[in-house]
Amino acid sequence: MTSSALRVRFAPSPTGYLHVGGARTALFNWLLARQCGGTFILRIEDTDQSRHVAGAEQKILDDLRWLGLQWDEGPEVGGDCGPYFQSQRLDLYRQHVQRLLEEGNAYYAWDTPQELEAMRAEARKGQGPAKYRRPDPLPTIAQGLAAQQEGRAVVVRFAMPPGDIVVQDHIRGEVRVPQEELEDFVILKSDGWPTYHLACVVDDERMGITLVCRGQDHLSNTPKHVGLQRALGFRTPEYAHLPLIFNMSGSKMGKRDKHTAVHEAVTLKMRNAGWTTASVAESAGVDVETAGRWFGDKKGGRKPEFQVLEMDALRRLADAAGAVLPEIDVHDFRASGYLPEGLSNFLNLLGWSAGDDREQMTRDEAVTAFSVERIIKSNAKFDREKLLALNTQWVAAVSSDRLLAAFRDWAQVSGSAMADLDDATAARVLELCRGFRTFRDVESKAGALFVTDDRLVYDPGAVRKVLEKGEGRGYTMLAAVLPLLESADPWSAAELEARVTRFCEEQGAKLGDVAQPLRVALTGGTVSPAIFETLELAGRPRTLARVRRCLQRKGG
RNA sequence: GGCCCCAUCGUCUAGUGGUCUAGGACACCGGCUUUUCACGCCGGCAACGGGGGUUCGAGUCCCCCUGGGGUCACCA
Repeated sequence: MTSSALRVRFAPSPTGYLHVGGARTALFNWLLARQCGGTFILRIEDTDQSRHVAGAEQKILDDLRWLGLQWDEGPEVGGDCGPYFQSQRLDLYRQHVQRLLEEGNAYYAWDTPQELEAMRAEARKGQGPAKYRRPDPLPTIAQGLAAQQEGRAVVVRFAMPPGDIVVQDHIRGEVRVPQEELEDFVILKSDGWPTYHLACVVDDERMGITLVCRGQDHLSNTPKHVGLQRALGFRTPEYAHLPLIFNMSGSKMGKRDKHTAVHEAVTLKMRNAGWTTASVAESAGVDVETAGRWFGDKKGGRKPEFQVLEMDALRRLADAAGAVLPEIDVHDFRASGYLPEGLSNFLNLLGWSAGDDREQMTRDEAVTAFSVERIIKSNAKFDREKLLALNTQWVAAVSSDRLLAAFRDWAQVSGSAMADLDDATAARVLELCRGFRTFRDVESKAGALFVTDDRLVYDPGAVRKVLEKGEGRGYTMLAAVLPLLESADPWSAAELEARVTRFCEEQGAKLGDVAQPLRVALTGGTVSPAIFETLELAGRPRTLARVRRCLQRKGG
């Protein structure tokens, strides 16, 4: 695997955003290609028309680039083995199917779903493997065509050749699958499109893929692919099957988690806030029936049908129910304010380690250190705390220019009010918030400074604790420092600090006795960057307006 | 259930027969720093799933059990 002839690929299916598991697969492949001057190919596996999500491929490309995983061949960059969308290679697949058919390595089949189900049920009862029973004799091509003419749903199945199949895997070692386990799987669907197996094998051959590095969930497909390769006279590439990534709970990480989070919040609303299915429908912007199916009916024993709600509707519902959607896709982390450096570094460490105590690594270091031999065999859990910690390290490590650029991307992607800030102000905000973990922290720490005065919301707890407590001591302090602020000249952090410090000394007060009321007046809460710098950044007019407004609230 | 894969702190992992009274990181707990929140610094707690072998010696090799996972589609 040190050859410059190494050709690897990442082959996502456009059914949604780029998932973190897929991102790690892409990263590992990319690393492998970069370290030996090989080629990293991106191929879109869009052979399932029904599950295709409009615009998904664009999102996947965008997030791959955000992660810094540019491909050498593929969509938008081209290459000698294109097109790189399987939907544009249908003729090629059909030619191969035809060949298999003519050589007797594949045959037409037109079993109904009921018949297939019956076959499986029977096989299960007989405690043998649930596999398709090959007809004997095989239908002829003419018979298959005739069935098609009659309007039956005809597929093509591959006639799995006899013999056990042994796969040499760089991570698992030798994996042997007995012949009895291998069935005659479908290679061409009745809609005339190839299945994943056929398309994947043909493309890996035609694109000259030398190493297939993918998730372990594909391990059991590999014998099928090897069988196909032999029948077609193809090479068998090398294989490396990656361990899987799970949630901390041990469950599979997926779209479902988002639904579960919202479902819990909605359940709570129904119990405590009088929500009904109708409120769910309204919040999500769907009809009541859909809302009902999504929510399910515990008493009626009807399980929730999460798939009926689109992501957009789910997001609306989440907002209404006050639920936070868990991050699952790369895009979620991007919108949550993680640095690609952090996410990528974390993903790199999931299922692989350098062998020493190094954890924080630049991309270049990872390229040098990475090796298939050091990939872990066991599945890993996705520990968000660890990711957060690593991201924090990266925030501190990255140059201020880089941080600013990443901040702008985040502000734009997340729709933050801070997207409009000019470079100098944005840079100043970043500087004042130093020590933050994600850009979302920056938002919650400094975001309030940039909303219009009338949209500033006061946290009741903060108001009580900082302003009202002790017979309105906080308000008193505010009123007392107001003149000092009004006459401050110049309006600078140093000048303001000098004035307030002197005031505190005279009053025998602690700095905090003034700083906290100022914070609440300025931001509505108890958290902000260092107070004097914050004042300076907010500027005189805004500061004075907010302090006065806060004082007025006291009366009202 | 059949088949396949996996197994070190709560989590990610180091460990390739003796230097393992098992190392690091995150989380957690305690302390320091501090005008808030973070960041940072110091310290602490914490693991070889169980049973058999092999060997002078096993976290490291073999077997069984247990546990976890994947897969059994006209999805990829």
